[in-house]
Amino acid sequence: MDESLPEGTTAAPQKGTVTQRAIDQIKAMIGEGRLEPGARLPTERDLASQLGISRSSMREAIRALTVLGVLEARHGSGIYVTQLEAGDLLETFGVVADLSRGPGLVELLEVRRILESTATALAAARITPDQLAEVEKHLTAMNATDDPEEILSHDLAFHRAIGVAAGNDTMAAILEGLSSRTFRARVWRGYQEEGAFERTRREHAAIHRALVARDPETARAAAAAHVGEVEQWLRTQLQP
Amino acid sequence: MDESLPEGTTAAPQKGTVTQRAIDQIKAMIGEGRLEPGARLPTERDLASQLGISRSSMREAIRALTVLGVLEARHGSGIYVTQLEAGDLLETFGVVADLSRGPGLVELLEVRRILESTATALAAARITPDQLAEVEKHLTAMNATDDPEEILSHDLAFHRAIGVAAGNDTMAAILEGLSSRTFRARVWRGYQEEGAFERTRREHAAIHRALVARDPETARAAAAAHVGEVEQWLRTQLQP
DNA sequence: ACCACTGAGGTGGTCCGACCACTACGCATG
DNA sequence: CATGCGTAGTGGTCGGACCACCTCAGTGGT
Repeated sequence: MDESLPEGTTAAPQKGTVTQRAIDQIKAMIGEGRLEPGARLPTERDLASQLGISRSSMREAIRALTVLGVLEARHGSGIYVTQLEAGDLLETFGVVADLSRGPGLVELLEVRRILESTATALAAARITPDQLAEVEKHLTAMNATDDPEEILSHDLAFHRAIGVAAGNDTMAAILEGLSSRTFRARVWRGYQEEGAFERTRREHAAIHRALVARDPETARAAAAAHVGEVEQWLRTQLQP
Repeated sequence: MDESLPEGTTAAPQKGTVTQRAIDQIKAMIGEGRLEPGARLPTERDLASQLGISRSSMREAIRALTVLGVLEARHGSGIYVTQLEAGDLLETFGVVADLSRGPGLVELLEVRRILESTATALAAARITPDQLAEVEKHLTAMNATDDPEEILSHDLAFHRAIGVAAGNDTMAAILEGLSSRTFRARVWRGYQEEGAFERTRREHAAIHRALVARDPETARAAAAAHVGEVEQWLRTQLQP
């Protein structure tokens, strides 16, 4: 595409659509620090006139930045810049997991295996007593019920707690997206029908033991095996 | 054929905004397979009347799904579903890298270190002669010039070629986002001013040697060290 | 002096209708 | 048969109108 990025910060020649230009300009304002996280933007009407476009086009631009987690519109109040933290910006990652299929699912699970194993290893080294208690809470709750829906909830919370304990919010947010509810539900529907409940419980117990022992390498192996089990099963499902 | 959503997890008769509902409905259509990748959607006007909303609101919904890489609007032709591949859906990942700052940058680089090292290890085991030639091409081109802009280009292409050789398109797409042009340019501006050119060249050479030797473990270590160097430098920059 | 209520103004949310810019495809033309 | 052109249909843009909601100053009571 076009290359030159001179000093002209707001230099926006006749690019693509008017709306796309507005998106880039607002994004640039934030990138250059002219709009701090949490700041309130001018009204839609003012923004539109400032950039010389109609309110309709400006609204499309705002909507685009809203779904990306960059802006937040509060009805009756105004438009605000989000905190631009990992959780805000990576929320869209869930869409990828929800709409991927076929080979893409396996690749996604492979990425999760890599990140989850590392995150679990980090957690083993850094986890605090409070965080460990949180992990244990979901572990026992998971083992105390037979309702698949509830198991899934605590399963997600179990791994989420570990992700938080790893101390890298960005990684935790990515893992959160890779483990979105619909994604897991879709994959597990068939997997757990093959009596994988018990195996899952054993694997979770192994991860927990490694965390208690503060043994990063064992934790890494246990987490990799845990995700790898599902990954391998899914791989066979795509080989009819 | 629409209206009431039968039993469901989020049984909410009247959700949020009309536009958000339209976004969810279109997303659901794709998720349920009612819209195949590459398929053409009805016109904006038809879609709007089908869902009982105005064309303006429908356009906002379409715009939202467009920036997410789910839909693609072609002026004068129609609206189409993308191929829903990794590259389409993960394009938004670059926005995260562009707008993150402070501690988030280090976390992002940590994620990249984990994924890049694994990808490089996989590449060492799987890379083909053609792919290896591609890697070498950018390596030599990178060493043959002093233009920072050109070096950056070949640097990106160098790692991109390795990511492709790893055989996981999803991981390659994520790494592509984590290494977006503006992201790298921002971080390297200061880094390379401290005479890190030579060190970067040595690290790239080490990665290349490991690929030629088809030694995954050495490749993993070399890649981790390479990214880790930048990561550590950036970490010190945030401790004033 | 304090607090609860109320009203008006401002904001985002939705809708409508018109026109423009571009593409696609069939028809007339050579 | 190949070429060119015109038309119908599509997304893109615009302006205005009205609605739903939040905010806060002003009011009235205690």
